[in-house]
Amino acid sequence: MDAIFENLTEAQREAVGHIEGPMLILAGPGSGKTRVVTHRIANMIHQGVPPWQIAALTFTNKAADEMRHRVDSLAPNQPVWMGTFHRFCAQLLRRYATMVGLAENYSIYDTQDSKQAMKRAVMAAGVSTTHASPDQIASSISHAKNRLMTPETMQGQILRPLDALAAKVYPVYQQQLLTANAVDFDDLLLHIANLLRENPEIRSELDNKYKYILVDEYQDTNLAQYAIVRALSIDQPNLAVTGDPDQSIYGWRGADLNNILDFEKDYPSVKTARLEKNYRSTPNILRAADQLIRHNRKRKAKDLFTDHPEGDAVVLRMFQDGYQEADGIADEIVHAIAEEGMKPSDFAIFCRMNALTRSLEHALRSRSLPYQIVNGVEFYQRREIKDLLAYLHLVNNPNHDVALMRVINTPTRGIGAKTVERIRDFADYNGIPMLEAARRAKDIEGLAKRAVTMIGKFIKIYDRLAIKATAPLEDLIRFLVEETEFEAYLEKTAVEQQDANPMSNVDELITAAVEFDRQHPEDGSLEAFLEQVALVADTDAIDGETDRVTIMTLHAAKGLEYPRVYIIAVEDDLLPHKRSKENEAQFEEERRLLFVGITRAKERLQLSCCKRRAVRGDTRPVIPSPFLNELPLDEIRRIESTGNRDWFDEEEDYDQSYPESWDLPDEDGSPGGDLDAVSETAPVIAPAGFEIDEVSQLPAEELAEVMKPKKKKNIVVAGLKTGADLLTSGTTPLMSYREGVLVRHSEHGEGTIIEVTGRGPKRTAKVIFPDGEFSFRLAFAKLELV
DNA sequence: TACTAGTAATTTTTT
DNA sequence: ATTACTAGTA
Repeated sequence: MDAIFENLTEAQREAVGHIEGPMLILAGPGSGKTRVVTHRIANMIHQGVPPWQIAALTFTNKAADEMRHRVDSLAPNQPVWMGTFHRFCAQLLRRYATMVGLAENYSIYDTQDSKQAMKRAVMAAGVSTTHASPDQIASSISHAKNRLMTPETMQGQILRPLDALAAKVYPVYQQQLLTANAVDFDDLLLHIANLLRENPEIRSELDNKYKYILVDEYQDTNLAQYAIVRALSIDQPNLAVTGDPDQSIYGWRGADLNNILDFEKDYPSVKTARLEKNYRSTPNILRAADQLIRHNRKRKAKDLFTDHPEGDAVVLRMFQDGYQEADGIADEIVHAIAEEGMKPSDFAIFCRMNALTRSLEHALRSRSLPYQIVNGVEFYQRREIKDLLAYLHLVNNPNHDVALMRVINTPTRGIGAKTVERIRDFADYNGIPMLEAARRAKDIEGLAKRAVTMIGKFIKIYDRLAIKATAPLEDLIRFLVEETEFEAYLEKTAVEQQDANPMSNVDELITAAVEFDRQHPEDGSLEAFLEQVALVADTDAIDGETDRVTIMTLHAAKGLEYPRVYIIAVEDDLLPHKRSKENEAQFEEERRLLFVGITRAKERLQLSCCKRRAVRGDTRPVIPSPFLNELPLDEIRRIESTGNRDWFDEEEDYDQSYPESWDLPDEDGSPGGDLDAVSETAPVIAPAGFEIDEVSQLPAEELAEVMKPKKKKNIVVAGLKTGADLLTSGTTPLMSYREGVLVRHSEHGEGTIIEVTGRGPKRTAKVIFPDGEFSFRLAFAKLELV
């Protein structure tokens, strides 16, 4: 009991002690919010609140797991419901599926699935895609769903042209989902919100079941989530929400900042706790965050303060290009590990887009730094995994048309596009699922005899699988692999992709399934497993245990903290993103995004930008982010890197097609003077206020030696490419490629370099192989030294 | 029908 | 640069 209130500030104690009635916890970054929330739950239980009456809703499984873990240490094994909004709704929907026209074994379409479904719906609705792509229509419908609009209400509105088109597709799409006994992500929320609105008895029953509701990251809730929470807090208005308006970064997904800004209006009796003291960052970092976020107009003023000692100045660094940026950061990390006793997991690198992680990956890998990319090629997105999962989906829900289309000819069994199309039309015409249509192949007009036979073969396989639906997951999957001769199929396709062991992912899926079976011995395993798979996010795979540098998007970074943080590509049109400039709300959200990134840092922070950056193949000049002007530049250490990279060593002149200088922000925010040209021979002159990069450019190989992992164990985490995994395929410094050097290419075999031209990312080698002469961009080509 | 090669489109962020 | 889709060929 004492432990619960120990070491808390007055504001924290107040929040922890609160039990009945609505409460708003405004928690700035690093203010110990999770601590407050978990202690509060523990306190409630101590005070006699039955744990099963408490539900804590989060946005990510990761946040829920963390919460569960910490509550467990205070009050072990309490049946408090903790999980994401989507999971909460998915479980309710299992129970009430029939109320919304679904069966309880309904499937959850992931983004790819719903995209497929959307294309089909667009076609069926007879809407032309010349003015709006299926993607745009999908996002319009998604937005409508987030705002609780049904097909009927959407059609009743005056709309932009795009939305008007979407409104035509919406009912068709929704009907197809219903026929397929499926929902998309938005539907999980929408169905439950509608259910609660239309069925007062159910609403009241659930309201009383979940007497105490807690919502994390309330600033990210959309209207559907708002409605759900609201509906469950009428008879029992014990709703506690935590959040920080300054960290709202999901507006594009329909999050409505007003939900938190107006909370006090919605619940007049609310008790508000403000957690402003920061326990995470140095004053230097906080001042940067504070100065930046002050520029937002739509916000509640808030002070950020801390007891921590000053620490190091925030660094703003300018690189020549993205490759140098990646190398510079990687070198610095290597250096800090070798010299300052840091470890890889102390570092995180954030970026605006996933596409920016590529050069980082390369840089870290070539220094043997272990790393994880939160997002990369997600495990469950891999083709072979999606194939197998599609079979499982179809076993679980024979109406799952998207899954059927995926597997009916995978592995190829002579059922081509035309045949599938005929089945689909037949299904659409009769309003039946495609599997049903396939069973009636004989009735389908225009189907060749051969096709009918092939379909029959597929149906036979399917039926054999379906019998095993209730078998343990492992048996089911193994049977599936066998029955479909999946291994042979994989081997065939793997050859051209030179995938060493194509079955390894399949084995991992089986491992995951076994693990799931073990943890969930009682529930109908297949359905629950598929639900779990559908609702895991990339961020859930973040691995805090193993010692690795973490690379992720700014969005994924929320809620995390690291001693040293790098934010790359703080550049105009990227952060703020080009597409955010249409309106001020979006622009301010970009600012909040940077705010979130900055406030993740505990000790040190570096923001960086480049003079030019490779986008989609070619390199273009870049303007630094206007947000940089909003930082306290007088106390920030500005460094310009000289471009002293290995590939510049050999070439004296720099590619003159790029501007050699640009305007830097001056300390007063006015445009500054030009930078002097950077070249190998001329001394580098730093612009006013910039130091020349003094970080040593130790030879990478030397550092790599220091960095060699002590014990090299190959930890495989689902969905993650780790540095360790990739060590074996280590890369070669570009300068090793010279004229006369022998190389090996996966397709052409061995060859000799006859010419090397260009520099930097454009450095190109001409190689003569037995089968002819080819040119490769060294930064990208897979050329091994012989 | 399966496979290949070539072209078009594409990237912001995620449950 | 990578991916997704299309058209042409075996």
